[in-house]
Parts: sequence; C-alpha cells; structure tokens
Amino acid sequence: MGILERKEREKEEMRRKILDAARKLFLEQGFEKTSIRNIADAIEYSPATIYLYYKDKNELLFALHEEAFLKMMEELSKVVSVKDPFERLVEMGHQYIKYAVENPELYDLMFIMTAPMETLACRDEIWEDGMKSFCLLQTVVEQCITGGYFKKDLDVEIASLTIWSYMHGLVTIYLKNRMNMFGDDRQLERMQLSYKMFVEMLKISFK
Amino acid sequence: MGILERKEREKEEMRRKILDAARKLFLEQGFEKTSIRNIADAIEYSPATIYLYYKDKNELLFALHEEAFLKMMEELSKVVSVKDPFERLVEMGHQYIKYAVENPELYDLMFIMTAPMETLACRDEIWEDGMKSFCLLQTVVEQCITGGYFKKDLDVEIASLTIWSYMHGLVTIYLKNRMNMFGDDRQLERMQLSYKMFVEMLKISFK
DNA sequence: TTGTTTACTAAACAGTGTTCATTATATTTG
DNA sequence: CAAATATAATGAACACTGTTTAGTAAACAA
Repeated sequence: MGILERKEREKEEMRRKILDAARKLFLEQGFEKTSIRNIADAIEYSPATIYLYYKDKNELLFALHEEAFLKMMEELSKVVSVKDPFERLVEMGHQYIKYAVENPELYDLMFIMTAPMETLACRDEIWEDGMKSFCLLQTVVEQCITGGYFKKDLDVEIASLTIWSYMHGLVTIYLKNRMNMFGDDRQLERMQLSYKMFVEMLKISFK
Repeated sequence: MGILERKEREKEEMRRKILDAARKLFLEQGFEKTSIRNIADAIEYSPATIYLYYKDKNELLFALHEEAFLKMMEELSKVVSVKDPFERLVEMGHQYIKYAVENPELYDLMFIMTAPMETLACRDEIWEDGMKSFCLLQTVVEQCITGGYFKKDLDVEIASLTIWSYMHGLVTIYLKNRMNMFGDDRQLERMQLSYKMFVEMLKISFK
C-alpha cells in the first residue's frame, strides 16, 4: 500500500509549501509584519490549515531558523579552502559579517529573537544549530593553536566565546541601527576598521 | 493667570503617571506582554486617554529608553572614583555587564529593540543617549592613552567601538538565551572568564 | 454502497494598536 | 450667575493578530 507513503509525501510537500511562503513573506516584509493569515493567503489555504502542519508560529520561525543555520554553515565552511589557519579565522569573520549584513532578518531570527529558543525550551532540546556553528569556530581556533599562531594553553572555549561575542556585538549594533548615531554613512567602513583592529588584537594577544 | 501653569503641571503629572505604570508593567511582564489597555487599566483611565499624552506605543517606549540611559549613565559614571585609568575602564565593563544582567528588559529597549530608533527617525533626531554613553567610553579610553596604558596613535573611536561591540555581544548572547547551548549553569561564570580574557587582550594589544 | 478516516475551513475567541465621534467637565465670556 | 466655549476623557469601532473548535467535504476501506 503505497498510499500511506504518498500521503506522507503530500504532507511533506505542504510543509514545504507553507515554509516557502513564510520565508518569502518574512524576508520581504519582516517577521513583525507577516501574519499567519498572510501566509495562508499566499498559499491559498485557510489560516487554520497551517496549524495542521506547524504547532504554532514559533515552530514556523524555528524551521526557518534551522534553514538559516544551514545556509550560514555553508557560507562559513567555505573557509576550509584557506590554507593558513589564522587567515582562515580572519576570513571566517569576514564571512560572518557578510552573512549578517546580507541577511539581517535571518540573523535576527538566529541570534536575537527569542521565539526559536522558546520552541527548543518546550521541546526540552538543546540549541544544536548554535552549538554546531560554535564548534566550527572552536575548530578553527584550535587549528590556529596547532599552526603556532595562538599559544598552546589558550582556553579554546572561552577564546571562541570572546571572538563570537565581538563579532555578534559588532553586527548587531549595525543591524539594530545603533550605528547611525555617528551621523555619517560610513557605517560599513567603521565595521571593517573595527574588525581589522580586532584581528590585530587576536594576533598579538593570543600568541 | 496661574491656571495655565497648573494645567501644564497636571499634564506633566499625567505623563508621569502613565510612564510609571508602563515601566512597572513592562518590567514585571515584559514589553511583548504589556498592552496599552493593561497600562490604561493600571491607571484607571481609558486606553484612548494615553494617546492624548503619548503619540503611540513607540513614544512610550522611547521615554522609558531615555530613563534607562539616565540610569545606566549613573551606574557607569561611578567609575570616576577609580583612580587608575585602565582599572577604571575594566570597572566600567563590569558595571556594563552588571547593568545588562540586572535590567534585561531595559537593555533590550536601549540596544536591541528598533522601536525607540523608529521614534528618533520620524523625529529626524540623532541617537543622543547612545552617543553620550559612547562618549563616556571614548573618554575613558583616552584617559588610558594619557595614562600610558594605551599607545598614543590608537584610533579612539574605532577602539571604543571595538570594546563596545565585544561587551554588547557578550551580554546579548547571554540575555537572548544563546548561552544555554553549553548545557550547564555556568553561564555567568563563562561571561566573567571571557571578559577577563578580553581585558588581557586590551592590556597587551592596545599598548 | 456504507462506514470511517482524513483534510480542510468558517467562525469564533480573546486579544492587539489606534482613531474618532460623543460626552462630561472645566474655564471663559457676555 | 448663565450661556458659550474650550478642554479632557471615553465608548465604540476599525482593522488587525495568533489560535481553537465544531462542522463539512472528500478520500479511503470494508
């Protein structure tokens, strides 16, 4: 009886259909201004139908959050092609900034919004996506130690947290419009200058 | 005719009454879960009345945002009592973390939420509160240069932005629950360890 | 063909920010 | 003091929001 399998396929198709519409609308007009009814309209179904495929709006956001991590990991993983470990770390930072600037809504969902964390909490799950990308950073930091760029007794976890904190702070100050206090339009330039300074700091003080 | 002045006084009193109730509710149950109707109930007035004193919810949030900056500046300014410039900077960082951890909702409003920025934008004003606290940081960084802790040719603005980015990133990762990916309950400890590492980085690489 | 399961939806619930015509009150004027 | 006016406050509505539920229509199994 292949009928059950077809049903399963259809169910999965519908979930994707919903997610596709949700992603499109969220990226077009932001999370705040996109409602379940908007999504329902887009796929020409009733709002109630969406609740047959996703428990609530948080679950929908969580699914997009997972997608966004997949996408970011793809971008960040490209740096393996960089031979030098320290340059690899530096390039990873550049890619991180690039991803955040080019996908502000997704970045928000991944690292700022509490919605996906709430879904995890009520599922009693850990934030695997976050952990995976943090591990990627840790790996590169370790490679910097192995490569002789960083000292052997460096606390990898804390060092990675320190690096991530800086990167995250920099891009969120920018994304949440706190950088237009400078008045001019040299915000991206300032980010790059600060990042350059931070890289120097790493080079000098982690050795 | 002192009658106009009395009216002015009464108007100001009402504005404060609303703001007091708003602050209380926002801090008690968060911004998301507090509605204009809740605030109206608390002060025993109709919801429409609030709109006679504040243009919209954003303006209300902006007023609280200003208050929060006043409060933070008070806390941070205490560090002038620390004689040594570098220790002063370090202490300021500690106070920043303390403020964020103890006032998560206010921190959110000050540095993450877009609502107060929107109010500024439609008033064609600059983010003065943000600028003032950034200047405080810049001042202390300058004092570290004068005191011989940091090199003379350090770009004060970029260095301050770099420091702020790190601090902001660290506390937001914590506040937005991204740190429970570590599984344990040593989150505050990890923050302190990372901050200690960052202070070392400053000491070494800004010299 | 009948009975049952599944997929879907209309309608409602309880809320949201915000606006506006209307009412009640306070102040000013004749 | 009474009438006219200005001000303050509100009830009710508008157009939304996320979510639930009872009921319908279609697909499947017997």
